[in-house]
Amino acid sequence: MARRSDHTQEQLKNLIITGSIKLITEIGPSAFGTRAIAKEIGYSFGTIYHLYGNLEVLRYHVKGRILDNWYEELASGMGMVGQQDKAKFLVSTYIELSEQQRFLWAFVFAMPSGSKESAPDWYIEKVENLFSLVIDAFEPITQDRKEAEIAARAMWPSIHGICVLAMSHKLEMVSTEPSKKLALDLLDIYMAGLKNIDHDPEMFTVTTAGKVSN
Amino acid sequence: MARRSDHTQEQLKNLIITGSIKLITEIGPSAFGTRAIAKEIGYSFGTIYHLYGNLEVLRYHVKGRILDNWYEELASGMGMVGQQDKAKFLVSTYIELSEQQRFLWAFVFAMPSGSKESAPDWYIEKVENLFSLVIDAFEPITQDRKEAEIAARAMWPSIHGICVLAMSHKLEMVSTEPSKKLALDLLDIYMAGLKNIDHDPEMFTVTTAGKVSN
DNA sequence: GACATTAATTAAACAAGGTTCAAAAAAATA
DNA sequence: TATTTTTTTGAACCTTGTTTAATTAATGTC
Repeated sequence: MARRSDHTQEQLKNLIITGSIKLITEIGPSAFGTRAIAKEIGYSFGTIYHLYGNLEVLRYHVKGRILDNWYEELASGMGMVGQQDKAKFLVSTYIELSEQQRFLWAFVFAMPSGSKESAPDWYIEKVENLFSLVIDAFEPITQDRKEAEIAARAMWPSIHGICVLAMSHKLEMVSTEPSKKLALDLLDIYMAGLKNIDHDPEMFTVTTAGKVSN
Repeated sequence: MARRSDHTQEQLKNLIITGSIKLITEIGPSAFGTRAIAKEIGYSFGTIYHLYGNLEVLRYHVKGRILDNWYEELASGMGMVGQQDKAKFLVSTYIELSEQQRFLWAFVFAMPSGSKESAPDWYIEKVENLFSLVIDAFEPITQDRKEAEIAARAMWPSIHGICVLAMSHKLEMVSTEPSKKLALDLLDIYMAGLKNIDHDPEMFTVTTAGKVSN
């Protein structure tokens, strides 16, 4: 049955994306395949190719939608906590996201399999938007946008790394400590260090005697 | 031709592993496939199944060999720097590894595709060995094994996260600062924070005024 | 050495999944 | 209504992991 007027092109695209997210959530990233998605939404896989060209393009659109959802979740949550608690909130929520939406998280951050070209600009923009949330969270603490950027640039990969290793069960080996505590402790210690080094990380060195100096 | 006396079973297993590493290094993780490996070593893919059962088993053996190589590289290097410089050395070298052996690094740390069972014990042990190198590196600084473990448990995921995001080009978006500097700065600030909080991270809180207190 | 037994090696065949493409069907247009 | 355009479909192809039965080499036995 061709061109059912059931859906406009936009509705159909949306259907494909939400169907993909449903499958990934319920079964895992491996469920993201042309035939499975087509079956899920009641169209043939040819329709997916007609609208998206290939799986890789669709993958970015699905990842983009997931990032959008996370952005809303994080941004709205951040609006509900005090200025000084935003960073802690963000770290907590990021960890929770990676645990509660395990499959989606794995899907979004799976390493590009082949040595493909880089992500499309509109997708990179979505990542940047999420990142600016992190900067926003640090700004009330550092009282300075540039400082907040430095903190964000250090803390985001760090928290992300905790999620990555937690997900592949590489953290449990060494401790039974939950990743959230690990992440919050790291945040505390990092912020304490930032204050100590006092706005000039450039001049900071550790001497061979192991003492802090500058 | 069956049972060539060209290679003993051990030699053949080694050949398969080194062949795999060669392919991954030169072409990328996607080159890790039964037919490609078989062609590389001059046997048929059936031989791989005979010796390893399936690709997943071989994958762990290849990853294990790569970890072994890294362990030697890191351990021997650590023996050549002063006690207080071991952590910095480790961080630097880890970053360099992830850049210079890009494909191997991606191969080892690729997220498990399906919701497969966890890694075999002998593989987990290899990861633990690498991790204890990290603890060793922090021990001269913290002067205490437990403290060193805490630092290692925080810094390893952090550095790892920097590599992960650097690899998927998500760091460049925000800064052109090389990951190595980012990582070393993080290490410095974290160590400064650790000293400041002074052996009791549990009691540490950030007040709503953003000042450090306990 | 001839024969039987065991082990290694191979590739045909199958399964699954991405992709191409030409035909079919519906909608839009004339 | 007839023609053109746009959707939709699924057969067919390709690649890749896996199973398996046949083939061949080594080993053991007499």
